[in-house]
Amino acid sequence: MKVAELSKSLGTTADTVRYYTRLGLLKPAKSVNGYKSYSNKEVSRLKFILSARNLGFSVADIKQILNESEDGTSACPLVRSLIKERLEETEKQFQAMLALRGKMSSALSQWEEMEDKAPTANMVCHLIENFEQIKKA
Amino acid sequence: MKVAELSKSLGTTADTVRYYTRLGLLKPAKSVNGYKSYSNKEVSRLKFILSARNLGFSVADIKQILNESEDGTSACPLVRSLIKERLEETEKQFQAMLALRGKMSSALSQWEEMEDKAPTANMVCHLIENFEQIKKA
DNA sequence: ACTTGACCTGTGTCTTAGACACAGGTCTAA
DNA sequence: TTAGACCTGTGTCTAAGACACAGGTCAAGT
Repeated sequence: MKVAELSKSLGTTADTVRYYTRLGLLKPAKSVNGYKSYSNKEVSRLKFILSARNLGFSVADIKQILNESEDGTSACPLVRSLIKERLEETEKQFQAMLALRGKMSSALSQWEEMEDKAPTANMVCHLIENFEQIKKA
Repeated sequence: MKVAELSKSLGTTADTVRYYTRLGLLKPAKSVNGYKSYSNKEVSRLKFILSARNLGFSVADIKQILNESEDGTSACPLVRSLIKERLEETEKQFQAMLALRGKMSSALSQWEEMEDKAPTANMVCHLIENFEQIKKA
C-alpha cells in the first residue's frame, strides 16, 4: 500500500501518514521505485493512532504508548494515566474558552450599539480600549 | 523604558514585548547602549495590544487594526467584523472541546473498570481500540 | 517506441504566539 | 577594578500537520 491508498482507506490525509512516518510511528518498507510501502500491520497501527488522536492523546503520548506495547508490556496503565492528564488539560482549556466566548459575545453585542470613533494619539480603538465586562451580580 | 520595565509595568513578559517588537507592532527607539527604548506612546500601544489579545483577537488581527488606525481611519468597523469571525471560530472550538471532554471522561470512567491486557499483533491497547462511546438516548 | 497528462512521491518550509537558551553587554556596590 | 546581578538581542524550539514543489511513475493514446 502506498501513502495515498493507506490514508484514503482510513479517512485521513497523505500528509498525516507522512508525518507519522517521519516521526517513526509507522515503518513502511521501501518498494522498488522508492515509494513507501505499508503492510497490514501498519494499517492497524495507523488505525490505532487515529483512534487515540481522536480521544485526545497527543502524538507524543501515542509514541510512548506504542513504545511500551512494543516491549510486550501492557500499555493500559500508561493509557489511563495519560488520559487523566489530558482530560485535566482539556478541562482547563474548556473553561478558558467558555470565559473567552462569554467575553467576546458580550463585547460584540456591546459594540453593535456604539459609534465609530477616529483614533487619537493614545487611543487606537475605543471599543477595545474601553471595553469592560459587565459583571453579573 | 527598557524591555523588562515595560513588560513588568503591564504585567506581561519581556519575551512578549520582544515578540511584538519583532513583528513591528512596537517601534522602540534605540538608546545609546543599543537597548530598545520604549516611549509613552509605545506603552499605550502595548496596552492596547494586550487588551485586544485578551479579547481573542489574533496578533495578525491586531496588526491589521493598528495599520488601519495609523491612517487616521476609524478601525471600529474592522474591529466589529473581526470579532465576529473570531467568535465563530471560538464557538466551533468550544463545541469541539465540549464533545472531546465528554468523550474523554466517558473513556476514563469506562477504563477504570476494565482489566489490563497485553498487546497482540494487531492490538496495541484494547482500551483505546475497543472504546465506543455510549450514546445517550 | 514515444508522449501526454494525471497522479503520486519525498523533502523542505510554514503556521501561532511566544518560551527558552545563550553569549555577551551594562550597571551597581564593594 | 572587579564581582555579581541583571539585562540584552538573536536564534531556535514548540504541535500537528498543511502546503509547495521539483521530479518520478504509470496507464492510455499515438
